[in-house]
Amino acid sequence: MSKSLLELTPVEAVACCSPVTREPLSAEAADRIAPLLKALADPVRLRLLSLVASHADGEACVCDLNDAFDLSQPTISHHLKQLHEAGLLDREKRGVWVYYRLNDAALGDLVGLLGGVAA
Amino acid sequence: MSKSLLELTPVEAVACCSPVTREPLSAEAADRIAPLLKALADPVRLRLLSLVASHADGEACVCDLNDAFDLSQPTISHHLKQLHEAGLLDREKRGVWVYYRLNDAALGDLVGLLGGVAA
DNA sequence: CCGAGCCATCGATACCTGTCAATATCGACG
DNA sequence: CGTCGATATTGACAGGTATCGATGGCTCGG
Repeated sequence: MSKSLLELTPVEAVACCSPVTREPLSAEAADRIAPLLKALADPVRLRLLSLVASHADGEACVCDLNDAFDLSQPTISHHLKQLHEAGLLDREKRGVWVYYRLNDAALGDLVGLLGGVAA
Repeated sequence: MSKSLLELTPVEAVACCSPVTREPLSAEAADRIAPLLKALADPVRLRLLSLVASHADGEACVCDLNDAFDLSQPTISHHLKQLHEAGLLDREKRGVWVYYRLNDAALGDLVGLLGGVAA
């Protein structure tokens, strides 16, 4: 841990800590991790992430995602942005279309941080 | 899955689904799981959970938790209530004091649901 | 270079949430 | 009983967020 916690992106911060059940989380670490969980803590975003992750080739076009919900296109775009900014989804533009892909490491690290129990 | 998803508590709902990365989450499942994540998605609640889980004997008195934060007692009580109602913390009153304890199964199931990646 | 389609951003609005001070509740102990 | 200490509940307020319609920037095909 060479960099201060305060310099890390949310995703980076998750990879550097013991499971929350092992030792008390510092205030700084909690401030870094909470936004990641907040990004996940919405039914629409949970389904978006799940759709992207389980989609063929591991990526999904926004056009596909829009159709899966009874929500406006800006709303879906807004949720995707949150997941992207949290580091959970990677974004790639190819031609006219934009594809989102799950960041395996980010979700994996988050699970590791919470998962001291399952072990 | 004999009961409808709509009849389950948040904690119960988590134990019944494939990892979110394996197949698309239904809207009903997402509606059930999101509140659990929402309960975790706050820096104060993350630290509270961590403090309780890592405390000696696996339980912590509210009086100890209050001292760990620069927040009013009602605020801490409010956060503990959210964690308790989500099913993540169990509550037991002994004499004048109230003790909170981590619900291992709840957190474990949640991790399992998100953890299709780490495998 | 112009129109069409995909996606993001903006501005507005209604709702949710974190926080506190004040107050209630509930046991224990004189 | 009456008080005191530990928690919970209530009411109020500021800030955050989910949603939409309107609009703007891009890229491709003609």
